[in-house]
Amino acid sequence: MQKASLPKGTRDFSPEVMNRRNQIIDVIKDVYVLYGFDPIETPAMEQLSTLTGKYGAEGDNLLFKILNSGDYLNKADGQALADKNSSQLVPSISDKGLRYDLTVPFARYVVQNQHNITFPFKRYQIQPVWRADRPQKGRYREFWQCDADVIGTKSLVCEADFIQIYHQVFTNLGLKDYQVRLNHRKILEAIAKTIEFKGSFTDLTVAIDKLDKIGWDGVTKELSEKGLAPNKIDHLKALLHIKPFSVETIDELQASLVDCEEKSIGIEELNQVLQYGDISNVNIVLDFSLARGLDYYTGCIFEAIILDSGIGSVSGGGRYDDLTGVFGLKNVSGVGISFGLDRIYDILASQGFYDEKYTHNTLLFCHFDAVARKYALACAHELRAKQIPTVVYPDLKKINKQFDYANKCGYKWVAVVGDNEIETESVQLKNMQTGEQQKLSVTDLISKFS
RNA sequence: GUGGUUGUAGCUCAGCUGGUUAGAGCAUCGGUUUGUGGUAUCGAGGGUCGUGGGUUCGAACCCCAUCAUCCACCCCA
Repeated sequence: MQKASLPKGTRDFSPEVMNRRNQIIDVIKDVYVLYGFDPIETPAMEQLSTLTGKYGAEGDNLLFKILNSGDYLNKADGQALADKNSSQLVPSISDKGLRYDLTVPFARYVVQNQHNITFPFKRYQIQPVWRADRPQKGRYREFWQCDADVIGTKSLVCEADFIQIYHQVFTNLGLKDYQVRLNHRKILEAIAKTIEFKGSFTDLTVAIDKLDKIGWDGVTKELSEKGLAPNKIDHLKALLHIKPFSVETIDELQASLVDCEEKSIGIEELNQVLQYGDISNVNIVLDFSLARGLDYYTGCIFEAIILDSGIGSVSGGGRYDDLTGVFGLKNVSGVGISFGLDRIYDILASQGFYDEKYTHNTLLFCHFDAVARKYALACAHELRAKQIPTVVYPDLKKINKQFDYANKCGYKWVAVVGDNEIETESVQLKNMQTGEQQKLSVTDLISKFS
């Protein structure tokens, strides 16, 4: 006999878990729809060439590659095979891969369907993605992303909308202690100019992005090694404090950065985002150490976390000016965000949202004998005709076994039927949580559940 | 890819410095005389102790290897 097991970093989801995951998806989907996004889906697998080179050097290693069908070894690169050179061998034995995120497949979709798309195009997409990472807390090899993107407009109204979407989604989920972090790629560039950083821009952003993990000592050490003078590091330190996103903060920024084109654009754009909506209720901060997604992001960048959750970010996003360019469609700007469904679930679970057993309103008929079971089947037929979810316990078992079943499966309502009920064409409706019970005619039962 | 952790029943684990037929709770199934459950009680089934070697009279326990797991780094949702 073989041992039942699952690949590393993947999970099964029970009915109870699925119901809750679907609730989260519904919350996010409803907000997306409220802001005018339409759904699309794309295949789990893409051409490997669509995916490679889009996520940085590390990203390529984390792609799941799909082995070609048939006698793939016969067509393999003989030299690479002889040299045991894996990376060189891959292109000759694999031309498909599992998608790594939903943004790149979306860019591919836009380019391929450009003649059927009216811009600006607003789509949402809720599907699994796969990464060949080492699993750990809050990190899986198969996980779901909930994306919304607007493509084909540079308007900062979109950024303002996403900020509102963040607030609405987290509020609807009951996660009050969220924090949206905002930064602008151009501001980061202006910071680099202000402190006259001579090394590569990536080195700088990678270093400051680790601030909340390795602290100032670590960042100072890393930047010193890159040749940044101590007084410049102090200057940087003065610039990086997290501040509320407000007119005052932007004025402060105006004063502390050297004049340059990046600064003007960055500040102008942040100002506009600020104008397009009331953010007074939104927990949003400007965080200049936020540097994620540098590969294709060019404007505003977002990240959302749940404070004290022990899990990193639950959402990331930003504006990209030329993601479709690699597929041949130039000058199309887009902006989007992505929620991590699995991390949101983990946080809700750890905050006690799921401590109570999941219950549902499907009605379970429990019966005392075969005659009563037949009566229950007739009742169930009537209820289902009125779109009321109904189940008749299938076996002839003692009533306490049937109640056990009801409790374990999360049935909140049970209809008990026996000789008495058959005579009066009624049921005993029982609330399994309170134990309360009342005799109802089938007609009254239907109106109660309609 | 790097470092650490843990592998004993379906799940969570106990098993004293190596010593007879390896235990508990939960879960599953059945009973506590059959029209009312969830917390009670009795009982049953279920394990070649991750796998392969080695040391020993004797290994769940010690040694080596291997696989898996979880956690951290890198990076990310």
